[in-house]
Amino acid sequence: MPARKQKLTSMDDIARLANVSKPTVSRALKDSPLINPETKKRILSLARQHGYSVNWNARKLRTNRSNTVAVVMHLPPQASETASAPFFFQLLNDVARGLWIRHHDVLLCAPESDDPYSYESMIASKRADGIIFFGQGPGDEWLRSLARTRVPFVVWGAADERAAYCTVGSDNFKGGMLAGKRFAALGRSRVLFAGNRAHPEMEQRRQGLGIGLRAGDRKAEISDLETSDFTLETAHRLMRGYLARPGAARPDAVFAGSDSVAMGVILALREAGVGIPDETSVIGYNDLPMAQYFEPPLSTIRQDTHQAGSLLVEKLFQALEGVKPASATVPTHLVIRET
Amino acid sequence: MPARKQKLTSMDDIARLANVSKPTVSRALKDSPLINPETKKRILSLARQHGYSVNWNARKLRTNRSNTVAVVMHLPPQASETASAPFFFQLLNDVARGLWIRHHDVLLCAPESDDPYSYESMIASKRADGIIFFGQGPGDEWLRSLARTRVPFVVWGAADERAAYCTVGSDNFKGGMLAGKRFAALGRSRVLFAGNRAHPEMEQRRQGLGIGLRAGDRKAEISDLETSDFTLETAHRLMRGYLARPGAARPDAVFAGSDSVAMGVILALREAGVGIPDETSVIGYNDLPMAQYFEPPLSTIRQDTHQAGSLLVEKLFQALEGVKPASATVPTHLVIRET
DNA sequence: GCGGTCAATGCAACGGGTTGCAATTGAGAG
DNA sequence: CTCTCAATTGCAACCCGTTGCATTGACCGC
Repeated sequence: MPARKQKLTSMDDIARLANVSKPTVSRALKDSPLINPETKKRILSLARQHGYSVNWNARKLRTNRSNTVAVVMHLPPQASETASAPFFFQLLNDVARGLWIRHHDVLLCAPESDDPYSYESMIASKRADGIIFFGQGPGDEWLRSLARTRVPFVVWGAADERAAYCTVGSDNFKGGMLAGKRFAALGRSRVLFAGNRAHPEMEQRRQGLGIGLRAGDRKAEISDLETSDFTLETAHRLMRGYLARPGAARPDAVFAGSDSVAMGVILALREAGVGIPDETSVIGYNDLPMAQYFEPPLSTIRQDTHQAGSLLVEKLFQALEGVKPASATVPTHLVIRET
Repeated sequence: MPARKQKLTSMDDIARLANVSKPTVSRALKDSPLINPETKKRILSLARQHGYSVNWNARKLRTNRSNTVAVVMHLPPQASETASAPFFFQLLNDVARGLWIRHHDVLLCAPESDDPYSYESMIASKRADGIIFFGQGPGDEWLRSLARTRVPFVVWGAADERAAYCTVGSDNFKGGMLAGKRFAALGRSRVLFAGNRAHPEMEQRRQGLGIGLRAGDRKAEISDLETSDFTLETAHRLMRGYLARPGAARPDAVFAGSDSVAMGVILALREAGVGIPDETSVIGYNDLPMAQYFEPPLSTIRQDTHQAGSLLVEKLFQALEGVKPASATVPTHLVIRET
């Protein structure tokens, strides 16, 4: 811990102390090869000694780069729901790591609105160089429209079939198919899909489910439980309502768009006295760390968030360099536990 | 979405278009009362029309304020452990909200090291105006030393008995006491504390536990299971080892420093054939949303992270204004479920 | 008709780095 | 003993807003 005498704010101050000019200090601190190693050492030590560090804002202004990436996530409005969306925090963890390694700062944002303009101005004002979106949300028109601007961004979510923008996402289709095949193999025929089909990735999962089921010999029918969000609580409530409908046929299999939803569904099924997995099989999505400790341990579709995080970062950096990155997908596996 | 003709970067450009000077544009965009409403309207509409937004870095440089707060959290090294620390993400959610309301950006950081110098330079370089730390980590010497500098910061964690810096934390002592009293009421006498006493908040919880137990008539003894981190996995592993010691007396009550640890402990107990709560009671800490869905639903100490978040933000803003904020504590309750 | 006040706007000096280009210097080349 | 060249370092312009102070009219009251 250096002993500071007083606040030295400017590069000029250090320059004076070192008997050199401001540009020399600038270069020295940047470890430029132009500067004599001795001078460099002297300057560095002086700067350290006086607790000086370059003004980041001045640098950003001059270089016109902020070295900052905005991460936009839909934080749940209620704190209590946070744990129902742990998947995004896991992803945040991995993405942040990737950015730090590349010496970029992480600016955490929640969408003020899904107005492309607010994101444009975020870039125009140089608060961030690029944006990583976590999830498309219901409908992705705004993303398509954002893609028509100069804003560099990548999205975690379902691939856009028109490829208007770059996405990284799990292979939703295959994930759904794996679940469908599994159900078919178990001889299930009354399948319920619990999720929100307005979200592109959810729709893809559902499509895959259909194909997977049809791959079996038997015919199976799929019904839907639309959930407005992906929290355990909502899923629980809606599923309870679903089961209470008069004359409702109980599903013998449920594929949920996320593990949280799967857990909510299981709670409701249990309350209704449905045996799991005897009467009804359940498969979730994401393989949240909690999934294996749930009772009964949850069968689910797993994807590698670590890889997802690096891909997102990598693609964004491509975008920053002006090349249009190709979308990518991370593989999915079925993890069979006890549901 | 305004139709932009070309990239207009500078305030001068807008000024020219509006036939006014740069300062006028500046003031207009800031909604200064100095400017004629008509002029203001004209300028605003032109700016919008041309997709102009002020360069944040220039503004930050000139005003010498970054309107940014750094949030430092110990992100788990392994993505798989993320869900074992959901508490901090919950807190992050609440803190971020509070900051956004106050028009501040959130800069997400992981500690490069617990070297106060790196935080000093973060402030000196104007990347952030202040810092919120999530947890003290083992030992808080570095925080005391940071308190001797000009860095404005507040900490989520245990109150520093020397009050060298401002903390907001749950009432750890009372939390522990509640658990102790509960165990005493249940007639438990061989109590195990599972946590890492190097963390000040953990030590306080353990202290409270002792007092609470002694409040009962019977005498009880406390032993310790030191966990290196707060993940379910680690707790599970260590507890398994603990139970496997030759001649080990099994605890009839366990108080865990966090819910994740409690869950890990319960898994190990179950594997060892210990009945919960018949043979052994378990109480966790934090009341993670998952706690109530665990099997069996976990008894735990609950604290209000929402309030915690606002307090942290509020205190930090006091610190930013130069007044030294008083530490605060958020109340804790015992939530009795089935363990 | 004149000093005074108020509203609206402009001038110019910052804030603290970065960088293209020029300048200096010493060494080795011819 | 010049000449060239590389290694260092300095000059000055520039990045883009913000703000204290001056300026300009217009309007007011006497």
